[in-house]
Amino acid sequence: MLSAALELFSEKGYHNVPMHEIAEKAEFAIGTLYKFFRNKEDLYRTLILENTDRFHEALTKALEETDDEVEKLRNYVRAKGEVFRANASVIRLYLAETQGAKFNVMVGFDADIRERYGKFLQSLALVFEAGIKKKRFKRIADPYHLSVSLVNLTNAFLFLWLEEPEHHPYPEDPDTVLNILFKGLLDQ
Amino acid sequence: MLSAALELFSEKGYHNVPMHEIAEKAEFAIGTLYKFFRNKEDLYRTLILENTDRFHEALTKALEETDDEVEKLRNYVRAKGEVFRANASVIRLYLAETQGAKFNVMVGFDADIRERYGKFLQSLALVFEAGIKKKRFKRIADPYHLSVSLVNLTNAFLFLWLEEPEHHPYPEDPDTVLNILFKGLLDQ
Amino acid sequence: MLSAALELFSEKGYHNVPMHEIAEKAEFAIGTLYKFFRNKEDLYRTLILENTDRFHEALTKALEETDDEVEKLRNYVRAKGEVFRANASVIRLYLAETQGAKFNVMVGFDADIRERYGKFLQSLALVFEAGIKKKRFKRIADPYHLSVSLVNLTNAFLFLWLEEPEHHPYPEDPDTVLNILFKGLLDQ
Amino acid sequence: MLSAALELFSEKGYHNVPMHEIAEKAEFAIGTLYKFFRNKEDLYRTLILENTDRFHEALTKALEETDDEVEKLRNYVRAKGEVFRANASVIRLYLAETQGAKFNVMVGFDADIRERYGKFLQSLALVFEAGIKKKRFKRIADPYHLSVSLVNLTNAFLFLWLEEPEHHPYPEDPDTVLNILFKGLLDQ
DNA sequence: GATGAATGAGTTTTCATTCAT
DNA sequence: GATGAATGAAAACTCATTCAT
Repeated sequence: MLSAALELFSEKGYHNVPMHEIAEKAEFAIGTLYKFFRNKEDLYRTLILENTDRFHEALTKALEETDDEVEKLRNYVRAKGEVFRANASVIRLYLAETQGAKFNVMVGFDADIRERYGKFLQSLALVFEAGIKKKRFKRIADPYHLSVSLVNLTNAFLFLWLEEPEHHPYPEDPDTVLNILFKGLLDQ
Repeated sequence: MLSAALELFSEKGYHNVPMHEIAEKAEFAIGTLYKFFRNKEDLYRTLILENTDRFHEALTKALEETDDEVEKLRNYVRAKGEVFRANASVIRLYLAETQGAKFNVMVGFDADIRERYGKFLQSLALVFEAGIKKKRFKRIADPYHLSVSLVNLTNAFLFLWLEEPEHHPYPEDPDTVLNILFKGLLDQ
Repeated sequence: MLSAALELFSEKGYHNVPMHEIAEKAEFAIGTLYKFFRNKEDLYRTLILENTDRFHEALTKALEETDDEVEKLRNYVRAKGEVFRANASVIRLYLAETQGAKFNVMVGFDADIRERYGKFLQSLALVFEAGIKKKRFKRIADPYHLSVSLVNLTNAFLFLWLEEPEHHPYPEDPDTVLNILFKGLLDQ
Repeated sequence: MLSAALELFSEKGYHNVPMHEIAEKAEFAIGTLYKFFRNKEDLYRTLILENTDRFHEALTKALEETDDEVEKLRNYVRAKGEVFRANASVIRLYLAETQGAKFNVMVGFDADIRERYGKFLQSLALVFEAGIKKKRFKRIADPYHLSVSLVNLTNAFLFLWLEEPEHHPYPEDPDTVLNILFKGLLDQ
């Protein structure tokens, strides 16, 4: 049921999918849909939260698999690719919700999602902070900014992949992404 | 009239703003709205394209004001801050359209916008390429990826600012953003 | 539901009957109307086609009940009276559609109806042709013209009846109509 | 101005022609239209009445040009062809108004037109009555019915012509039409 | 007198939600 | 518990008509 909704929302967007269509695709009666979810918004929220949680769990785990900060970041980039490659149609919804589509679907409805997102940003910031303390990283920017930057950097690669999957595959080697942070651009 | 629509769309999202509300806010009758725009979509598209063009023009100009690639990037980051600070409510729409809200508003309607966006990405990629050739930059990644990365990095800072303006001001000094690219994170 | 629409359309004309009025009269919610018919035009078309088919079937049957051409015509005139007397309010719509209201309701929408009408005209023309061959009729005019003439003649009587039912009843005796064709006006 | 309206109404039908379109075609401002006609209905009514009067005048004159009843009818059929051939686009409106499109445009608005039409039917009935008295005609039917019949017969030929001008030209020789009345169909 | 921008009531249509079966 | 027919509020859009210039 949720997966029918997911596919449709991802394809057409929340406002362009009537409940009746979800019911049909899920092979349920529309009344049954309303037995499970209070309303359309509730269905959407459940959909997003469930997936968001799954993602953040996987990503958080990726950060915890090793003690080495550099490896943590590599694991994150790798895991993000895996998670989303396996859930292609969720990405749109996820990105829409986390990337300022704030206004797109429901006003102020995303508080929960953004909170979870915020928490993840914090965990990632801690990795940068720890890395800086351990002198593995240089303090080239505020750890929170670094966290936001890495998340957005990977999102950018996901976008490229979403739009032109063959032209812009999500990199197998996490360093393709990470080098943008790791290596200095300037050639002094 | 466009500015009334802009404010409402930016605040609530396209699908949550009825035409009559725009009319009311603009202090026009609803019929008058339809004298100026064929339909709701036309109003939205006009709104977006007009601003998008203005932005890209300003940003492109920023890239052309100097021959030094590093300065070009600084100018870009600075200009982006200025342009958007002055047009706070357009940003949401702009970001929504360029950042994969692809599915949110109108399916396939954003072809024009994405084309313009794509062109800008190309110009910026050329700056990186030129910088690499001149040995000002190291080839830490594909120039197009660098371009996408910088655009997303600045977007990330814009997001932070949008959500918590006092907590996360868009940096005055462009290097706050650029150092993430310029300086290598790794402390080898 | 169709009968509510029929009555209203017949009374006020297609363009002067809002959907909500049909819904009201049919004691349904307006949404229910749209469950049954895709849109207003579809409702109208269904209404017309259903009745048109019923009529033409009855009239065609009238032509087939006997082998005698004169009796065929009598049967036709009689049947037309019966059919329409029983469906008073449909006549207006039927006549409007077949009698050059071509432009009144929907441009080019009546193709189906006119085709059916055309077919009936052909069958009737065949009766005249057969009658002429068998020497029951004189060839006073082209059979197709005779067919069109008889149809219009009976329509004329229906009009008279529609407008002033007591003053101009549709004739019980079909020869009242047919004599206009049958007997020569000229007294030579 | 009237002729612009005429053309548009005839082509698309009353309800499908916005005032604004008439104004445009007539190269007047819409306000000017309303200086001349109280409202859309008034414009239409004026259009119809003016033409109806012109027609009836011409047709009545045709009946008066000779004392011979047979010739009167021939003149009528001939004149009707001439009048309408010269005013092709009026026919639709005229026929729609006289032929029970009663309900198509305005409810009960056609009183004037139908009165004029009724008057003409009476004059024509008088011709038949006189012919019968003078033994030029046989009393094959009530004179009023004969009048209605002839009018409808000619209308039928006009319809044919309207729909397929080359296939069904309006007959040059009035007897092509009149023989349907004049000669008896039955071959006894 | 002419204009045409502005109006807003009135239409068609959609779709989230309910509730009797 | 499941169903899906029925609902009607709300949206987009049109167009006859007015009136300030």
